[in-house]
Amino acid sequence: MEQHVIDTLKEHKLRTTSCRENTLGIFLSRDMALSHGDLEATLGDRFDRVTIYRTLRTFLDKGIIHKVLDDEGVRYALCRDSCSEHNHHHDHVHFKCNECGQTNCLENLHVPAVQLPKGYQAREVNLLIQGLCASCSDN
Amino acid sequence: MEQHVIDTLKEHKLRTTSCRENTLGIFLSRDMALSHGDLEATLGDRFDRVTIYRTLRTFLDKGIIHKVLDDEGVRYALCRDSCSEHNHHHDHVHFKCNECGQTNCLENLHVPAVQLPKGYQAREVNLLIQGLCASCSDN
DNA sequence: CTCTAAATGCAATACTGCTGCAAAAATAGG
DNA sequence: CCTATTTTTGCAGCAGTATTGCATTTAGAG
Repeated sequence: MEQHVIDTLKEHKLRTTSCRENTLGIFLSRDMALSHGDLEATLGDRFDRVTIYRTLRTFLDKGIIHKVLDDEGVRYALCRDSCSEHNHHHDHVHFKCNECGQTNCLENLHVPAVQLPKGYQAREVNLLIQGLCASCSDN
Repeated sequence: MEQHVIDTLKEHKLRTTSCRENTLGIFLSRDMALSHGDLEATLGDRFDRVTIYRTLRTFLDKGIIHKVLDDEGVRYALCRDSCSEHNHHHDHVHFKCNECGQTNCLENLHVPAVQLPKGYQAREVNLLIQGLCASCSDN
């Protein structure tokens, strides 16, 4: 497994185990939001379902991945930059294509500020846009 | 049960049944996003789980309620205005308080336009803001 | 190499959401 | 008001998702 993966695990003070290396490797290579089911389809013959669940929760806790919610359920995507256990960046834009079903994190977009009612304080913002992605709107 | 509830059901060409009256009444009185589990906790002794699921789906189809997604799962909230079976407004801002756990629909806010990458087409937009609500940020 | 704490696999369990079918209830028409 | 028709409900059962407890195995520190 790649050195980069091992380094990332070490940075977050996680033991480098086979399941974690593989899971992180898949996130890096697929570059889209993945569900537990997606991971199980790839890793299920080598690792227990429960281990994959626990790996995802560990990665969540450490800020390696973040949750992505659409109307079909929970997925997970890599946190590209500044996220860590105590310092998450609180601004995620996700796009789900209703045609191909892929959900992606739009990294370079930011959520415009919203004027909240008096007394409300925002800590985290998640914007989910559903529609057609570039490849699917060609057809 | 209140006349307003019955009228609402009739407007959407739904038979006025006990489960629908009660469910709609709860949405009106609680005025926050509710999960199936919330409803089951209140109605579960009088109506079957499945009936509650079907009631929710019927209300969804008719545009009486809409889905709300937060990090914990799916909830439902009343559509205040212009939604109907064929004319939904696709622009929802929801606020979840991390302190009291309540999720609310911020009716008068709209999602600011976002510049999507080339070729992307938006059909529906959901903005979830998490933080502290007015009552919880006082303390 | 050994020891210890962390991670894993397995079994069991709970929760969430759906389907098919028979019984019950709601409305339209007389 | 009564009946016929259509819709809705309850029940049983199923599938997918997610969690916990515990015994075993493994990673990494010394």
